[in-house]
Amino acid sequence: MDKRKTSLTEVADAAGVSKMTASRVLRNSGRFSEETRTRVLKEAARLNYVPNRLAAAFASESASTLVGVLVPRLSGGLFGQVVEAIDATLTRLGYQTMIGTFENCTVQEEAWLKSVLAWRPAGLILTGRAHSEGTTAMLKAATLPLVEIWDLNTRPADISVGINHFDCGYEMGRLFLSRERRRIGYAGADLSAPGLGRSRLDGFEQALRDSGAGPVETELLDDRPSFYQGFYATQNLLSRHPDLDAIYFQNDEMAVGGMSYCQSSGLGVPGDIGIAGWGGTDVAAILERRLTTTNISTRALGRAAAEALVSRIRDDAVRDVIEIKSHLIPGDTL
Amino acid sequence: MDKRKTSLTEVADAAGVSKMTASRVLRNSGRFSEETRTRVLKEAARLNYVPNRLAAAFASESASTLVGVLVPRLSGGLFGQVVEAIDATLTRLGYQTMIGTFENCTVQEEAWLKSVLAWRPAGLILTGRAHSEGTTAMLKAATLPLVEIWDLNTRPADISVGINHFDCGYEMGRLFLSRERRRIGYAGADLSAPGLGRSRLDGFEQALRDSGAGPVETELLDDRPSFYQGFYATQNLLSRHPDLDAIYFQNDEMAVGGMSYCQSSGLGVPGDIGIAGWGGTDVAAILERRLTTTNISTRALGRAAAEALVSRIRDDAVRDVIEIKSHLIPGDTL
DNA sequence: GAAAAAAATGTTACCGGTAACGCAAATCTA
DNA sequence: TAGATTTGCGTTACCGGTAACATTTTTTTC
Repeated sequence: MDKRKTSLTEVADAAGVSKMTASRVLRNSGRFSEETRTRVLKEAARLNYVPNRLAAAFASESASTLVGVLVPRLSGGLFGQVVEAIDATLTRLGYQTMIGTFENCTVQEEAWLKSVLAWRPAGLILTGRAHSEGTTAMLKAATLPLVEIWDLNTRPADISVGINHFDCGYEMGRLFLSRERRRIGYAGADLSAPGLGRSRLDGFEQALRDSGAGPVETELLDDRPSFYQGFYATQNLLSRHPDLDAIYFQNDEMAVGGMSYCQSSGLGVPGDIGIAGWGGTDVAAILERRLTTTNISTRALGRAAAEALVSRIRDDAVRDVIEIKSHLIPGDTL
Repeated sequence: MDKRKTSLTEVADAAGVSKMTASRVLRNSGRFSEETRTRVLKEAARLNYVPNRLAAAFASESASTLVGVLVPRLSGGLFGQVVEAIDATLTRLGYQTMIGTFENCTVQEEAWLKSVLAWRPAGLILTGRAHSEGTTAMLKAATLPLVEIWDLNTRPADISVGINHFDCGYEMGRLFLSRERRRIGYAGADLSAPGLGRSRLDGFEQALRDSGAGPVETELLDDRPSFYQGFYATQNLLSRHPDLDAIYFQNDEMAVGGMSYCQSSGLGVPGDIGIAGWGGTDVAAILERRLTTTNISTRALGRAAAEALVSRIRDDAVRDVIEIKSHLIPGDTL
């Protein structure tokens, strides 16, 4: 059996036109009559024609429908949701995604970028705004539509779709103060990549400073911000500073881990110690009390990023700084 | 500025050989002298040459380094981990992944397959073994290396890498019996795709039947198997059958949700009611007691699937049925 | 040391689309 | 109704690699 697919030429022949005309019809790029259109489409359908994207993208850079998407990870955390939303939106708009993870490691980021650029994508969605020198150089040389997500950047390389982490932190800082918390800790992980989480802590500290509150005791573990890291970070923090009356966690998973540690060591929440997370995940639903946190609309973020990218690819007008609003959930653990 | 990348011809010219020779060197396909090799590689490095995979894959089907990967979802559950492992392994072996999600919907599966085949991938990794007619037809027509993951299939279309869900269920059923549980419920969700979770229930029921135990009361919700679904499924089950003394959940997230419901309605676990999950995720760590569940090595599964696929692509010998062992965790909730 | 075999390299054609341009027919304009 | 413009379609060349085959150079063999 012949495993070759039907080609454009065959469709064109069947419809009695040149393959260029067939191409125009199938891409709907004008310059053909209504009659020709129906005939070509009918033949394409009849022959079960599937365009060879490889050939199309190869023939003309501008015909690529490939988009590279890079996030720190897919499992755990919020990125899985973000990627799902990006993918769904891009699929709807006729694009194909090439998804990769880099674990906040610039070396992996660079390697991924290199191999993705070899496929001549139409655009890129990267996480974070800090890149290695090599990455920056490649991006510059490629001059591709580029959306940087997660961390809002008011002076983006191209387009930034993200959350104002500084504000999240600041707002949470004010909530800590209004709840009379004064001896405060912060527990994070995975901060190797500057900008991811870091500015949240900055905002948090700023809020405290603005009210003359003391310094924040921080505990940063070098691992992904998971339940376990939250547990251990809390243990470390409390053994160093047993008098802490509240801890701000990098995310909800860590906060739940911290909660778990407090429970196991007989500390009441929020009586003895206040706890707050960030992100707003399902996990928190497990707790008896509603977790104090900041809700992020990951779906909206992913969708906005994808739509912005496509607009840029198509040369439509787009705002280059798109902020995704977050919502403080006061909850019952602070 | 010229945004074109350096091409193979330029590298060849610089090295003073024909582009065919340069191509051979860069693909390491033999038939060149050591001296030529070093010269070509040096020039390629100097000119910062990045091969155009598009052109390569286009010129020869067999040169494609693209692999399509389809899973139900990326957020929540275990698939994020599986995909991470697949992606890491394929990247290491020199392949590029095109990842998609289909939410256990055959229509989406078919649409995804169609658009991925347009990129002429070297192979595919799909989840589950039940496909729509259209999907089966396309797969047959394409005659691609194919790995079906998750659900072990002893008579696979090509290669199956998965878990024996029936055995998982059977083993758990025996544990239920050994703990003197007799009035048993099952809570699942998202079972629209036959084979995903279904055979676990079959195995579970079989174990009970083999010992003459009564029927299993099942509650199947039509949504993704999440914490909330576990909570509500438990509520429904217990309102219909208040005398249940144990519930088996489709996964750990649901089990934790069920746990949460029991807590909130004053039922002691495992005193009043026993609870068991499946999958072995971090979430369960939150509980004070260790959750009774079955641990799955998602990383091993992803890695094995990727390696099997590459072996098949390269025409190396591979077993076509690869079982990933699971481990029953007796825990303290049953 | 000549013929045969093997190794290294080159030549040509082609993959399946798209851009750029050319040209005839249909339509519009004055 | 002649000339200008628009519309519809075709022709040609090309994207950057790779397969298949041809050719040259080197090595081996007897």
